[in-house]
Amino acid sequence: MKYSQATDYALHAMLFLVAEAPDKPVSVHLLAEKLGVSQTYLSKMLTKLVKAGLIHSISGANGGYRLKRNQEDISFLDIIHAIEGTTSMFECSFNHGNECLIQQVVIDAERQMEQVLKSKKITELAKQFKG
Amino acid sequence: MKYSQATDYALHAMLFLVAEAPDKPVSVHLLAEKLGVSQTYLSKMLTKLVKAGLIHSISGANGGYRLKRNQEDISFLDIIHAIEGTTSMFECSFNHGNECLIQQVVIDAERQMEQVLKSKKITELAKQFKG
DNA sequence: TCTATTATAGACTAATAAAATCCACAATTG
DNA sequence: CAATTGTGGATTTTATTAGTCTATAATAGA
Repeated sequence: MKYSQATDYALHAMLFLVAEAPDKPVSVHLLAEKLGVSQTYLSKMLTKLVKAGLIHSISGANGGYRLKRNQEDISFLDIIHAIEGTTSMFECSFNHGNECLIQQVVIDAERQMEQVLKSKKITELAKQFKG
Repeated sequence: MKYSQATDYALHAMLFLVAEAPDKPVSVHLLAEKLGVSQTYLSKMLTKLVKAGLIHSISGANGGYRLKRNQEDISFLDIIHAIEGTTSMFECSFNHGNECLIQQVVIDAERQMEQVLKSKKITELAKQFKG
């Protein structure tokens, strides 16, 4: 059970945007260069972040990606959900329906994790990051 | 990000052992039948549980799997770790070492989840299960 | 209007991991 | 010795992740 590398890329890309370029647009080209990853692959993640409403995209020359207005509200969970989807990490495969006691325990644990990820905003990190 | 089906099988197998056969050995054959899954595949999970010291195996006729003495102590986390391994679900792939702030946040969240999984014992569930 | 720059979308390929099977072997009971 | 049971390794199948490639659309600036 592991978060995908795509999530890792997305979190780092968001931290870069928040810390280094909170208002001006940054191209995938530059972002990929800064992170040292493939730009074609990174662009997939950025498109997902756009669809999730976390960033804004501007086509054409001098375009790129820019944070949304509400950047103070963007949590780790928002970013992770944008990339990994929102389905639970545990789904009982037996046919005792939604009543599975095991599933209830694991999902309860998952909620605790999500609570932490939801309360932690990416901007907090940017402040630490810059000192 | 999803727990494997193997974990689902292992949790259900353990619940069965705790609830229905806390002292006598149960064969994979029977266990697989009760759960409605392939016995060859299920046996892989059971072997992992043995290696993790959660259950005990007895070869030969009338053999099978039996719980260890300390069954009151067996937590969800023990079972999950036995199957999924103990490596963290997030590993930063960039070369800023162990100092990655993003990784610290995600691992902190993971710890919260593990706390719940560790505090929840499989025997508790068995009691609920039986009413 | 033309060209360069940028994002988006979809098809496609490659690599890795999960799920499952098969078989040979070892241990134990009776 | 024969039947039953667990263990280990090799192998296959299927699904997911990671990544590439190409065509298309939007926009800025000459």
